[in-house]
Amino acid sequence: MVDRDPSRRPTHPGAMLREFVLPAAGISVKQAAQMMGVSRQNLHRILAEKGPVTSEMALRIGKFAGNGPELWLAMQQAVDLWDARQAIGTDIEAIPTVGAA
Amino acid sequence: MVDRDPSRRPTHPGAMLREFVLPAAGISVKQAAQMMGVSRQNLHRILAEKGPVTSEMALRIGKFAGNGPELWLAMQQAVDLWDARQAIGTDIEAIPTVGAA
DNA sequence: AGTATGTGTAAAACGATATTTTACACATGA
DNA sequence: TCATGTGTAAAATATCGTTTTACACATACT
Repeated sequence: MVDRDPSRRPTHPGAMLREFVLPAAGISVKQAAQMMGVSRQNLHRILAEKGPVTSEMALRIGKFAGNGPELWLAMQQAVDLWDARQAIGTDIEAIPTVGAA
Repeated sequence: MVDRDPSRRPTHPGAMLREFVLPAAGISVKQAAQMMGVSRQNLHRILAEKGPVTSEMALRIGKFAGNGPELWLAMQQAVDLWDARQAIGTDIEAIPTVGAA
């Protein structure tokens, strides 16, 4: 298996929710937000890939979707890591490695 | 393999850094913080298991320790999820599952 | 046409969080 | 005694996640 293309931002968990979960369930954004106990706008931000899936949100979505929170959190983590890499830029190179490797 | 005991908070990544990485490298907290490009107090909070390993911190620690950021982030994620579960409490039960399962 | 309903968006307000800086007390070893 | 590292705390700052309120737009229904 090849590595992910590091120049491309990983798929946001909101895409999966928007493309698969909601359509399969045939549930509107408004309904889904109410079921999950969050505001419609907050859910919308996630679906638009503009807001993060926090740990608490992962629990809510995981319960709602019927798969656990892990997948949602892992997808968000990949995005966060990619973003952090952009933010930290070349500063990372200045950090020495102390370990054996 | 048995599941983790859900009543016990998962091991904080700071414990691993404190117990293994720093001792093995023979490096002081002050030195390590400077090498990683963060304040001594910030690193201290992590070692004391009082502060989180953010995505950016995971990149720094991962470079410093010589293993990538993934392990550090995964450990923190487990803690975050556990904390979120405590915070959300029984509210999670009110969320219906729409999926097949 | 008019009415209801869902959607996309934006701004305000709020509380919480992550981090740095500054500061001080304590311990250890030269 | 002096220097150095450590534990800790408070202040200051910037950023973030969320809800509420608001408005424009679209679609469907009657």
